[in-house]
Amino acid sequence: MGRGKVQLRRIENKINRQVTFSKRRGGLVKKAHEISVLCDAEVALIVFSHKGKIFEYSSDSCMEQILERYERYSYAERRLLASNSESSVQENWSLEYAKLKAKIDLLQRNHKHYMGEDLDSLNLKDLQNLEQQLDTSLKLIRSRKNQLMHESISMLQKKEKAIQEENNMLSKKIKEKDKTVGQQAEWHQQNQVPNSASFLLQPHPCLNIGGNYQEEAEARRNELDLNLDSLYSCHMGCFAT
Amino acid sequence: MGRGKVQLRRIENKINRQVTFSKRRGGLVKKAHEISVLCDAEVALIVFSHKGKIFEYSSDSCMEQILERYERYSYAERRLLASNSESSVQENWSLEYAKLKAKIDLLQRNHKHYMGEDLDSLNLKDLQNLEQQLDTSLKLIRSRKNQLMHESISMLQKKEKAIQEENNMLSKKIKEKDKTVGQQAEWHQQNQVPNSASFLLQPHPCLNIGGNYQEEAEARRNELDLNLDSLYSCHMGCFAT
DNA sequence: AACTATTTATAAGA
DNA sequence: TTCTTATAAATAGTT
Repeated sequence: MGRGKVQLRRIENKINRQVTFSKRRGGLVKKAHEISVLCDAEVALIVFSHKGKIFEYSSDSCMEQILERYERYSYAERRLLASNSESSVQENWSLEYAKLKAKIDLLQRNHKHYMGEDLDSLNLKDLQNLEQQLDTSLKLIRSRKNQLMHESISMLQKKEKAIQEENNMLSKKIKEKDKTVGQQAEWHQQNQVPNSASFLLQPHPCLNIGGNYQEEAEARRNELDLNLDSLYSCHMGCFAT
Repeated sequence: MGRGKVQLRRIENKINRQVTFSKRRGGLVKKAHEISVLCDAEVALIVFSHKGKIFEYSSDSCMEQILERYERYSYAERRLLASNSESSVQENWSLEYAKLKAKIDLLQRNHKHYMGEDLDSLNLKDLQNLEQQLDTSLKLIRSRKNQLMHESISMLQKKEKAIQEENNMLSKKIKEKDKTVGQQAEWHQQNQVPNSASFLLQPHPCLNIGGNYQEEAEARRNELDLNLDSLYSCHMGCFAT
């Protein structure tokens, strides 16, 4: 449903993915709510975005109640565990706990190596592998960074061009206004109409409009310069690192 | 969508309700699946029909994993519940457990970035920081690798020198032995002692010993060359990466 | 965030 | 239940 048919596969464009996620999440929650009302059903919906943000919907009763009900129905194993003697439950927990601790230890040790710390515990072979991995990562990261920056640059260039065109257009307009005013003044002189002081001292409304256009264009140019400045400082940072 | 517009209220006709439930359930699951694929999201959907029948959908990972993750996010609320309930021991365990799980999540997400994966979720600033960190790490790692290699090299050079000295010493010894044997032969000739065949055909025990020394030195030299070879190939690898 | 051309879902009927 | 079809609803691409 939409302008184009959609293939059922991950949307690679980040922006599109984010927009589609937002839209479809709304639709999904709406439909979940509808079925719960129309058909008197109990619905629990949990969605984690790619970035790990959580969204949830649950009909009438609270989420926890529904999940409890779910586990009563489908998690026989956990029920077995829970109904076992308390000591064994705790043993299991402490076993799991120890496992997780070990996993964290490993991850942290690993992470230290990726930070260039604690290298004494590595032999030449390990160091070589690490070096190669980091080198690869760095290349990927720099490529992604370049991509982002190029996108930024072309966006700004496009903007610059558009504003330049607007500028030209406005300049033209102003010139035309000038000409018109000149012709009017000439006409007044030729026909010897007395020039009222107020007419001369107050700028012509058309000129006023022209002035506003110019101010607006100026403001946009400044905005653009600021954007370019921040982008270039980014660049410098990039080249410095 | 359908022949008529639908009011958002419970369908009183039992048959209609059942049919609508069946149809919409399918649609809901389809949409849940679509958002999970299109937007790379994790989705869990649980539906209880009016009659208590259960239906569920979960994207890629299994339902339990998603529910665990959900509970990790909402453990603050559960802690409140836990302090009310009597079995606080187990709740404390699950709290700790959830904390560790969350920690692992974070570490793993981080690690992916260090591997140059999943970079779409980072902005320019993050990428810049990551790049700098990896660059620093890489320098430290390469410095440590160089240190290790230099140590290796000087150790091998020392070994080489020692063996060379041993070699010289052994050569000297052999020469001395040669001299002694020559003098003995001269003495035998001068004193016309009959040379027994067995004496001439079997090498002198001293010579034998000398030969063993030479073989040993040769073996050590070969070993040293091998070590140097592998070291140099390491070097080449280093320069290549 | 709004718009709209299309696709998709589905209510009603068979 | 399942198929068909007219129509409502959702939404992809665009502005």
